[in-house]
Order: sequence, then C-alpha cells, then structure tokens
Amino acid sequence: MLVKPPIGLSIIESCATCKLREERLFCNLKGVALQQLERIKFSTSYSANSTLFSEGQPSSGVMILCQGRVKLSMSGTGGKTAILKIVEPGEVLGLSSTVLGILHDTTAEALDPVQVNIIRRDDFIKFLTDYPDACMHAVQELSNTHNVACHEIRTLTLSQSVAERFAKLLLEWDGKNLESSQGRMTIGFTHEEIAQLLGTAREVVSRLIGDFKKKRVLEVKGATWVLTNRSALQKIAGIQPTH
Amino acid sequence: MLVKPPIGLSIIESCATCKLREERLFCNLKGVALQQLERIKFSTSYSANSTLFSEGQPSSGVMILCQGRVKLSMSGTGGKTAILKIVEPGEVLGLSSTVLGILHDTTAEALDPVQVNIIRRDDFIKFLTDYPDACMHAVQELSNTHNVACHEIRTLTLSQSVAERFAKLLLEWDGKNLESSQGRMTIGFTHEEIAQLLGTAREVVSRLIGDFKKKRVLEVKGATWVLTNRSALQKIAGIQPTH
DNA sequence: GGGCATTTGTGATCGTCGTCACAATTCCCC
DNA sequence: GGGGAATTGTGACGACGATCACAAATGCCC
Repeated sequence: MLVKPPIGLSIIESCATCKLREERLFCNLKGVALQQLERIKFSTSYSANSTLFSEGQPSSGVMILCQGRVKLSMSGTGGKTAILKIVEPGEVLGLSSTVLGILHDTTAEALDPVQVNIIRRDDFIKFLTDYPDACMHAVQELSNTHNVACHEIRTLTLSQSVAERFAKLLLEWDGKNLESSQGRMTIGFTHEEIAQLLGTAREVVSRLIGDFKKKRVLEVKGATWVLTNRSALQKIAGIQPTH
Repeated sequence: MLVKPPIGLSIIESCATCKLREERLFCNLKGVALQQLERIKFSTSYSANSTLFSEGQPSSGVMILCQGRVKLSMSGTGGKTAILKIVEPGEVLGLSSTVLGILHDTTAEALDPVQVNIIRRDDFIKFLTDYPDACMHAVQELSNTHNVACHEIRTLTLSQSVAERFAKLLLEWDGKNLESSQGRMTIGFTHEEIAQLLGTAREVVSRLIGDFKKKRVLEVKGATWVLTNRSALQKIAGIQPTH
C-alpha cells in the first residue's frame, strides 16, 4: 500500500449507535431483531494490512464491516492476484460462503484499521430464520453484490482494451466523489494494485497513466489525481459522453 | 443454434407435481408457502429460440425455470456478445434485478422449449416477507448464483490463455455428465457460442478444437465430443491432475 | 437431390499486452 | 540526512489472440 491515511478509529460499541445504521443493510434493523443481533455478534478490530480471512479457509461467520475498507482478492496459478473489489463500511463480508457453508474463495485484507461485527454461522442462519426482516436484508445485500459481480464480468469480457477498463475505473472512482471535488481524488493504491483491479500487468498501468497524462485527460500530483477532461475519458471508456 | 433436440414438453401444471421439487429451491417449499406460491405464479411457455427478456427492459418479475435451458447473455459495444451462463431447470431467472427493482442487465433466450413460473415483483416481495422459508430459499439461491459469478470472474482474470479457459469449460461440461459416459458428451453449441462463453473470437475456438484434436485430447464426431485424455486436459486447464 | 444459409477450417497479418531488464524516483525509518 | 526498500518509468521483444478474407463442409428446406 502506498498511503495509509491515519483514520480516527473510535470503537463503535453497538449497532444502535452506528452512523451507518440508517444507510446500510443489517444496520437499520428494528426492535427485537436489532437486540438479537447485538446479542449474537462479536466486535473485532484489525490493524491496517492485516488479514481478516484467506482463500481456502473455513468461514468463521459473516462479517459486517463497520469501519475501514477491506480488499477482497483471489490468487491464481503463478502467484497472480486479482482484486475482486474494495469493500466499504456497511457492507457484508463472506455472506454467500457462510450461507452455503463452504470455504472462503477470496482473501480479505484490511486497507485501514478495521472494525467488524462477526456472527457465527449457526447464529446467523437462526437469526435469518427467526427474523424475516433480517432475511430480506440478506436478500437485498446479496442481490446488490451479485449485481456488482455481473457488472464486473461485463467489464472484463466486453471491454476492447485495458485502456477502456482503466478509464471506466477512473470514472467509477470519480463517481464516488462529491460533485464539488471537480474530478479531484486521492488514490490510495499502487500501480500494482490498480493492475490487479484491472486484471493486467503493472507496467501496463504505468504506461497508461503516462498516455492519459499526454492526452491531457489526467493530472497526477502525488496521491492526488485530477480528471481534466471527463468527456474524453468517457470516450476512451466506450461511453457516449453525457453533456 | 446448431442442434435443437426435440425435448418432450409436457406442461407441468403445479409445483406440487414438479419433478424438481425435491432437488431445487423454491420447488421444495412446504404446506401453506407452496399453496401461496401456486396462487401468485403464472405458468408461461416459450418456444426454442425465443426471448424471455432483454437487457435494458424493466423486469416483469422472477422466473422459476421449470423446463428447458436458457441462455443468459450481455451485449457490449461493437455488437459483441458475452454468454454469462446457461440456466438449467430449477434455477431462477432475474432474481436480483427483481429484488432491487432495476432493469434487466442480461438477455435471456430459450435454447429449448421452455416453461417458467413467473411471479410479479410485488407478489414476490410479499411472498418472501410472509414466508421465512421462502426467504431463506432466496438467500441460498442468491448465494449460489453469486458463487458461480465469482468463479467466473476468477476464470476470466486469472487464466493465462484462452486454451486454459476452454479446457476448463470442457472439464466442467464433463463434470455434469454421468460417470458412465466416460468423457463422451453431446455439444449443442456452435463455435461462435463457445467463443461467447469464453470471451474470445470464433476463429480461436475453431483453431483450439483443431489443436486439441492434434494433441489427442479431444475427439469430435458431429455433435458428440469425447475427452480422450482427461489428465492432459487438466494440465492445460492449469489443474494438478487427480489420479 | 439441388440450392441456399449457416457453420467450420485455415492462412495471413497486425496490434495489444505480458514479460524481462534496468534505471530513476520516492518513501520511510533510523 | 543517509541508506535501503518499495514504487515507478521505460525500452525491447515476443506471443497470443483479434480481425479480415475466403474456401470447404454441413445442415436444411422445398
């Protein structure tokens, strides 16, 4: 990792006081369900760069991510690594593996100091069975994740070039920004990691950044990147620019 | 499509008499839940090669596939098509799109004469809310689908070559066969479709088949393909052969 | 069985991307 | 501020696969 922003980590004692409660699934449960969740969960912290679980391990249960970001990756033959996605607070880790009772098929590493609520499989299954609300939340969370996965597959199979995928990634990152930030963003990934996100080699990413700079589409000042010509970038991404 | 096997299509009147009932989700519900499902579902048939729904369309609801196979595909810029997966009877179509209430992100085409049970979104959401069993089934179905999608992403990003992916596909098809069939299988896809499954060009598939024949790994007699050297194929697929 | 459409086989060519090899730069810790 | 590790920049080169262009073959309908 390039940059490790020192995030103020105040331990969240209960889901009832979690700021993500209203926004996110499993956090905005009501009444008895929430109380029961409090009862069966274990709050755990991990320092940045530590591993929450590894590919091939049996699942210890569902993890609700309360604070910090988590890198979900898979490794293949020849030491290659692919980053599946960056999980943000409020999302759930290991849901499908836990439900199916199978081994983890991904590795999860903390990018920041991380706090999670862990619920053991048996407790979780019973929880879903007993509280229809919670079960519906699970259905939604899974639908969401599946949707993201499909989008990923689309990008991987239907892109013409790595440049196209890179442009899409930049636009996606920009989309998560505030309107006011005007294409300015802080990148916390190395070229190597970006390559793993795109499914390509590090050198290709370095060269693409050079290309984009030359085309006056991107400016880089340290960890701060600025998209200087969004419509040109959209064209590279194979999207009709929306004026 | 190359071969259209005339499948004997006997309309299944109710889920209670469906042969998939015991095996598959949503079919093995009990008592009142099953009765309620009977009440809210619409049975519909499609002829082979017809379209169940298209990318970009609003979802008409969840479809439980009772008979026939369905091709799920996505189309990208430049008329390119990628086949996401072949859906088999007992599986569910459009589950996540319906749950999230978003437009279809895939196109579904019948490979055989198809029969589905459709449940409109409102009815379905209410059904899941009212019957915890059904909701748990949905959670499992989604977990399964998500798992398959992840596996797909792994194959796409971590394979060294198209040959590797093709070998994996052949082994996967072989895995669905009976033990007794000894590597013999009937292929109902054109090279073009296989290319769309692998995310490559048709010519590449034709050439790969030639390669595999030369390497005495594959024999082709019309629509019947025989894997003549499974361990060699596993090596191409990047898997340690299991003796 | 003749004729048309679809599918398949194959050569030639070219661009993209993966890989190797180093140098330059930046970061970070003592 | 110095030194070592990690990250980044860049050239050279090769291989895989995409594309174009046909010819051959197979399937299919009347």
